[in-house]
Amino acid sequence: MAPRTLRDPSSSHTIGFSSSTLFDPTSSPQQPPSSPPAATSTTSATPNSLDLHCLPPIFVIPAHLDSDAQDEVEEELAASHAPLTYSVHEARLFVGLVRSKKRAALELRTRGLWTEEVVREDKSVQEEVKEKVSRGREGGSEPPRKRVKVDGGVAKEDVETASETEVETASEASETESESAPSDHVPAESTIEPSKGNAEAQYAVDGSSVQLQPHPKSPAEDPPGALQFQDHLRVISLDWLRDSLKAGRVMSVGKYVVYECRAIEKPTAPQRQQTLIPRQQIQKVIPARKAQIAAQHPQSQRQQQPSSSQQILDRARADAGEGPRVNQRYHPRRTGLALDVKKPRSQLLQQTTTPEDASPTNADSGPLPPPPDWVAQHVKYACERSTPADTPNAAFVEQLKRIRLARELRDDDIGVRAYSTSIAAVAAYPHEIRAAREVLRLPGCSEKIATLWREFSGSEDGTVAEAREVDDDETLRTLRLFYNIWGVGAKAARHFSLDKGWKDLDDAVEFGWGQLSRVQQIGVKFYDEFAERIPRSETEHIVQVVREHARRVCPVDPDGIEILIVGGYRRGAETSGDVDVIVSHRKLDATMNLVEDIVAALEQSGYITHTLTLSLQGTSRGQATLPFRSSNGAGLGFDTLDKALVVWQDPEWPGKASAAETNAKNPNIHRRVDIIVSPWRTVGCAALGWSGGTTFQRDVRRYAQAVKGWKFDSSGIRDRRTGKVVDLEGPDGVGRGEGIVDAEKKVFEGLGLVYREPWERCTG
DNA sequence: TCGACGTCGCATTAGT
DNA sequence: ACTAATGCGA
DNA sequence: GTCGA
Repeated sequence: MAPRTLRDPSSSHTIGFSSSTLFDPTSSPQQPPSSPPAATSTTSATPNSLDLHCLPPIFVIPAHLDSDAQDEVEEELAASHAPLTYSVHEARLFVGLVRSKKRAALELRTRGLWTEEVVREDKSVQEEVKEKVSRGREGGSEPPRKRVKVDGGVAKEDVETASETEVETASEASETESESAPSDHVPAESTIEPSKGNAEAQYAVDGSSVQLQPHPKSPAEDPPGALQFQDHLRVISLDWLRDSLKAGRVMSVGKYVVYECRAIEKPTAPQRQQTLIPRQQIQKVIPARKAQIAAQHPQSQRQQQPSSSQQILDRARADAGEGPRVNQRYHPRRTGLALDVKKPRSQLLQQTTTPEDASPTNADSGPLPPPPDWVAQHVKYACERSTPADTPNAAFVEQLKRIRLARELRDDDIGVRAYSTSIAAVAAYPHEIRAAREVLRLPGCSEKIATLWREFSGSEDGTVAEAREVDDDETLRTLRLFYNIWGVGAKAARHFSLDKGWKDLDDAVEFGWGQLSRVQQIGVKFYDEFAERIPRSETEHIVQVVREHARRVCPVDPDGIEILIVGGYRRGAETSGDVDVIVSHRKLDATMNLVEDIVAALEQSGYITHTLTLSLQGTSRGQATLPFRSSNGAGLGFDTLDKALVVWQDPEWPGKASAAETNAKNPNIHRRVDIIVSPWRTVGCAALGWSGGTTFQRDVRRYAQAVKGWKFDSSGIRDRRTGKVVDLEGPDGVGRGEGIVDAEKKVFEGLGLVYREPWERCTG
């Protein structure tokens, strides 16, 4: 922003707060330019007519002030002998270009000073009593607290003390901070806990002006109001200084107060209120909340054990009949039985768990179900076994997933991997787990997981404490809110929440919009819509549109366009988070530049509203560079896939025609759509790479590396040592009469893997 | 006991 | 201005 | 957090 210096003709002082013009006119009495001249010297170093030495410690909030402007403000204050401080904790008064309470609180928070608002108003006795009562409600989610009036003599504790003693109520308060509408709070209980010493300055406005009068600040002489005033922190508009300078006298702070508050302790500590995930806050800027909360707690509708014992038996039988043999071919049987191998660990666990083992839930007295072959043989790659979506241990898996989410939010990617492995193993286990010993046999599951299982199986509600944290812990809830924005990962979520102190999307929109990357802005904009699940029918429709457009931009051989829907849809999910579709064509030329063309066409016809990213590394490298790509080892190599990650909205809706006049908006929900273009040569790899759950996909790579020494990625396979391309699909891909799925099967085969149907790849 | 744990391209930021 | 490092989604 | 060198 261009600093504009505003010179006040009536004063020789330069008031260079560059953004004075931004001042909210309503918050500052407009002073006519003809106000009394203060006529003093021209340099700001020279003392002006103000005497501010009796002010409480004052802090200049630099927000929206360029350094020059900030200097000037500080100069003025210094020249007036104001007790300038640079410590937020020391300061009692804050001046700055701040116009809203929320912003003020954020500015302080950003500097490490957490506050809760103190509302002072002239309220009827009745109201006050009402509030006294409601104030005592259980500690958790109180609105900004109103102070009960206390004998002024007691009220001499400083802010630090006060805040320390009130930690418990502090943390939640900020959540409702800006909504200073406590009126509809129904008093639940009436434990009135007299607040220590921070008496409400009933006549605060008066108090503040008194305080500013030049009588020396001797505590003994301070009127009660002034003393109470010290408890409070106030953020006042810079207008106050400007007007004071203009007027040549110290204006009363009263009408310039933007935000009045008390310091509280930083509410990072885990909250102990776990049963209620209460409030939906009113959404102002973004109509997000309801959908968001619904989307975040879909599981809170209890999930019942999805497996009858009959099912288990069926499954056990099926598994015994099918899976194992084939695997054995590639994994020559090992000599030891699982039990032998794991024995030491089992014992260790049993030793610690003996008491529980007696309990009915995990009585392990009976023989355990025979372990599936992959368990017995310690087959550890998810791509080597069948993982259907419905597992008899869904409830436990769900707990593990929550813990994994907590690890993600804490930016512990190692933990994330570890839990992903465990989850994949448990999810693949075809029996309902009955004993901790069973858990220990699973690859990737050891003592920690077994311990969790014991907690899980012994609990009333089938949950574990660590998993509940994701919902209960305030910090994690906020992190998750940001993490769910497309384009925001663990790092950014933590930055927003922890460093910037944002608490919700409104904060991001109001205060951080400019700091968001382009895609993050899009992610915020469509926060709710992206959280909505996409039914299969809609996926099919979207893909149909993609197909038509692909045909349209491929005039030479439109019938050659081949399409496979991948992602969750292919795994059989009823709904998906996004649409993933692979587009290919047997003719190499046809896939060249195809993404760009498809995207352009879809933009043209109004389906694509935004393009998040466009990867053109592969085919569209341009005809010119094509020959050079062959330099890397084998043949005409396209290393990577072209892909487009876009935002999709169907431009057609029922009332559209008549809507033209009414200015109605397109009501169709925005969707995330990934369009992947693969050359035919590697379309099998693409299908394999885009169809599995994350863990399945990762394990394909690990497997290829460990077992074959290959490097797998969705655009092909090459030998790690030689760097040469491994052609599992044939030099030109599968031939006539064979399709994408056939190509995929060849890749499985070439890797030495049994083909897994897409719905067997639900590794979570 | 200690290192590995999938891999890539794009976008943005940090560093020179 | 350039390259290197980081964050991100898949 | 688990596995394996």
